[in-house]
Order: sequence, then structure tokens, then C-alpha cells
Amino acid sequence: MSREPEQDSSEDSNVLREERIEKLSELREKGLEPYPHSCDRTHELLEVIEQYEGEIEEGEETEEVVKVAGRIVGFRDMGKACFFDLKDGSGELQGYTNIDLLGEEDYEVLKDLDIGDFLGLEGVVFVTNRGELSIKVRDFSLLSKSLHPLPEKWHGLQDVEKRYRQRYLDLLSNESTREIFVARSKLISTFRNTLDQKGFLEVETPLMQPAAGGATAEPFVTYHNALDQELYLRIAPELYLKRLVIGGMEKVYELGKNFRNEGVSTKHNPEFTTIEIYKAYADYEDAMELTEELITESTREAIGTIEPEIDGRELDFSSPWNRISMVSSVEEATGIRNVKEKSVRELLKFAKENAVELPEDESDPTWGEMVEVLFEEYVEETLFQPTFVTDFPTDVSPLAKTKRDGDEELTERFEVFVGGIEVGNAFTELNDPLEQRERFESRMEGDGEKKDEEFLRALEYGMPPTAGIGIGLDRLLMAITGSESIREVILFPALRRKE
RNA sequence: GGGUCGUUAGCUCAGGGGUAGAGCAUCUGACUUUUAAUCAGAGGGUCGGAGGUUCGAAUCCUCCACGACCCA
Repeated sequence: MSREPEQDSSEDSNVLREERIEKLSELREKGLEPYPHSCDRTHELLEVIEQYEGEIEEGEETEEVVKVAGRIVGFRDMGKACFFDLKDGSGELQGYTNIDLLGEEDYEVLKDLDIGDFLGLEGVVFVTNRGELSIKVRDFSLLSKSLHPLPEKWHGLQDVEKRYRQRYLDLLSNESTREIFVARSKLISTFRNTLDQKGFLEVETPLMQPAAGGATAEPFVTYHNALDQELYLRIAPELYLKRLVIGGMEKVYELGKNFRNEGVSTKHNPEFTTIEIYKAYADYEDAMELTEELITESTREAIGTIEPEIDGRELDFSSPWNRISMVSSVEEATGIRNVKEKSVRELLKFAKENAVELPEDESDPTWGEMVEVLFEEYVEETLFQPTFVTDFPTDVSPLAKTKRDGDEELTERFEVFVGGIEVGNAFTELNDPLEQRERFESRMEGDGEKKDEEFLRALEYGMPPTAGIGIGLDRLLMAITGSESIREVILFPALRRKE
């Protein structure tokens, strides 16, 4: 069902906006264009600060004339002189001018500008009586007029809904928000740089797939008219990336979005960003080593430390990280002995006695599913320090190879936990095509991993021993910034359309 | 999907049956080195929406919308 877009009812057609629109025509009457095409600048604000901070004595001023630009974020009118704060992408700098510097006519124009307007300034740099580096403005030009007042500068924008819907205001008025997204950018580029340096190729595989595989999740469905078929937004790139390994691309990664048509929560957004990495001739031990390096280095670049304080505790990424097998972790946390030998019935009994709720759709759980349920209930959120949880049960790991010691109940699979959050999942990839077919088929009854004939055919051509890693970048960013909600690390999180 | 809480001026927030409030922002005036500038004055509201109870509702009740948190 499509609906006509509705008039934006939040548009505050109020007095403040009317006043500023009135100012637009006044400016044009004076021959000043409020939206010029370009501006001439010599310095970013931070460059001015770095060049002159501590270099000028109080009362002195530079001979060099600088041209800067930015948004007015504060204005202090003293009558025939005024101070204002200019902000650009690099930083903030105070401007000073007076009626003698500008002449009466220009000075009146300047005083009539509003907080939020973009301004180009020309002047010399000096230090005020109070010791603040400032620019003494001899000329200015309006670069862009703002029609709405900015959020109050002291408290910033607090309304959570408005922060998400109008993220630009959040970014402008809350420095901590800006820092998170700068960190996000650095995190992502460090993953890329590190892998590129190691000779990995970045690849792109379909976001729209004829069958949604590689994970267990409800997909979004869409439709291609010319092909006359349904397509699914991918829930994971895994099965395509393995085809590439089969095709001889032995070290590949893909960084991008996955889509899952499921609940929205503090840990789930319908579209989220992951990086998946495949390396031929490697196993999950190698994967742990690579995961540790990638996460540590990208954390260092993103937030400037590998020992951040989160919730009053020090999160320490120093090597080596903790490793514990899933079964041992469950034994430790629940007190159940010899989980490996316990029957499904015994584990179910324990769960029932301890009021552990099973997933709705698990009427007839397997041993592995029970171990996983107990792990999630008793262990997961206790894993504050970076930890590898290894050797997942086979029946919850349909794409992972079983243990090399012959134990078919367990796989060479691990998940990484940081700050109590699952941030990664990796395994020695199952490359036996006939076993993979059986694994798919034994799970066909449930809602598990769907069989993908095209993928199975590719696997039958032969895939070398391979390690695969998936890391949730939103989750990782949450963990290292101490964000309580995934919405704090996604610029435009999914929200219900507002009427 | 269920529970709890929230939605009041552009922003941040008070007010919990009896005339709609403050600070910042805006507007007017004063002030030529201020910095949350200061001082004097003014304007600004469908109290999220719709019903209901009441002599009277921002306030109590019901439903709806959106959001936050917890649970599924």
C-alpha cells in the first residue's frame, strides 16, 4: 500500500521562521545575496588555532590576513562592538568586530545576522583581554542564511526522538554524538586499511538475492519487475563470498549492510553493518589471531586507546584475549557438570527448574540449542573483557566444520564478546559438499539455514580449507563507546514514520 | 506483541482539578575586549491527537500516534 507523502506537520511555520524569511528579502534589497555559490577561504578554523595559539602576545595582532568560514553558533552584542563564535568542521573560533572596523552600514548588517547563519570572515588574528585567540573581522560575507533557530547551546538537543529524526541538529549541538560518528568512520577505515595491507581484496556481492542464505533470519522481500521474480535483501553475504574463494579469490572481505526483517531493539536495527572476511588455507585458530588484531587496531584508531573506561570499568584489548569453550563456560556459570554427557531432557529440566525461558519456536530443542540457550542466559552478558567463546555445538552451526579431533557434536566455531555484547562470529568453514548438503537437509524441517542448491553446486567444485569471520561493526562500536543502544551508533536508525 | 514511563513556547525544563510558567533563543532599547556577556522592556502556546468525567481538565479516565526502557 502506497500513501501520499504527508505535509510535514513538524514544520514550525512560526514567527521565528517568518522573521528570518523577512530578513532574506531585506538582504536582497540591500544587494546582498544570502545564498552565494562559493566562498574564498585560506584557513580552516583549527588551522588558525594551531598556527597562532600561544604565538601572539596579548594586545598584538598578526600581519597575515586570514579568510575563514563557518556557522555562527553564539553572538554577544556589546553595542558598537560584538563578539561571536564561528564553528566549522574543524573547530570553533571567536570573531570580534566593531563599528570602526566595518563601517556603520556593514556593521548593522552583521548585527542583524542570526545564530545558525554561515559566514565568511576576513581579518587578522589577535588575542583578547581575556586571553582568547580571536579573529578581528575587517570584512565579512553571508554564505548561507538559516531559517530556523538552532537548539539551545548550553543543554544541546536532548529530545531522543528529535536527535534521531533530525540527526543534523544532534551533530551540531552534541559534541559526543559527533565523536561517535568520527570514531565510526575511523573504525571502518582501519578495518579496510589493515586488510588491504595484508593483501585482502574488497569485493561486492549482491544485496538483492534470489534466496536469502548465510544466516537464520527473516528477510525483507522485494520484487524485480523485468525479471518477474522475488528478490530478498541479503541477511548475510557468506554464501557468495565462499563462491569467490572457490573461484580462487583466496583472501576477500566485504564491508557493508545486511538486512533482517525482525524486531527493533537496543541491539537490533533492521539494517546493520558487518564485515565478513574469508581466508583460504586458514582455520579458526588463524581467524582468532586475525580477529584480535583487526578489532584491537581499529579500536585504537577509532577511540585512541585500547584500554577505554566503559561503565567505570577498564575494557582491556591487550593480547592475548580470554578463550573459553562454550561448554566449559556453561558448566562454570550454571554449575552443571559434564554438559557434554547430558541429555536434552536433563538440560531442559535444568532450564525449567531455573525458569529459563526457551525461544517460542523451540518446541523440540536439540542438545546444541539447549547449550546455546543456557549460554545466552548465564554467560553472554558476563563476558566484559574481549573473549573468544569456542567450539559451538554442530546443530546450531550449519556452515561450520566439526572438530578435527573427531567430535561431531562440536564445531570449530567461535564468537567474540566485548562488553557483554556479541560482536563477531567465525569458523573453519565446512567445505565437504556432501556433509553440507546433509546439514542443510537435516534442518529443513525447522526454520534454520535454508538449502541453497547453487551454493552446494559451487562447493562441489572444491573449496580449499578456509576460515571465515564476521564482525558486527555497529555492535563493536557500541562496545567501545559504551553506547547503550545501537541507535546511538547509527546515523539514521530505523524509526516509525511519523504522521 | 505485552508492561512501565514520556510528549507543555524554537530549545532545555517546572506545573498533577481553579486565569499557562522559568531560563536560553527571538524582538525593542542601553553598552566599543565579551565569552552561558550584562541591564531594562516586549512578543511567543490547539499543554502530542480524539473522545469522556466535571460547574471547571495541561492535570483524572478511555482510545489513538510517536518515542524511550524492560520483556517476548
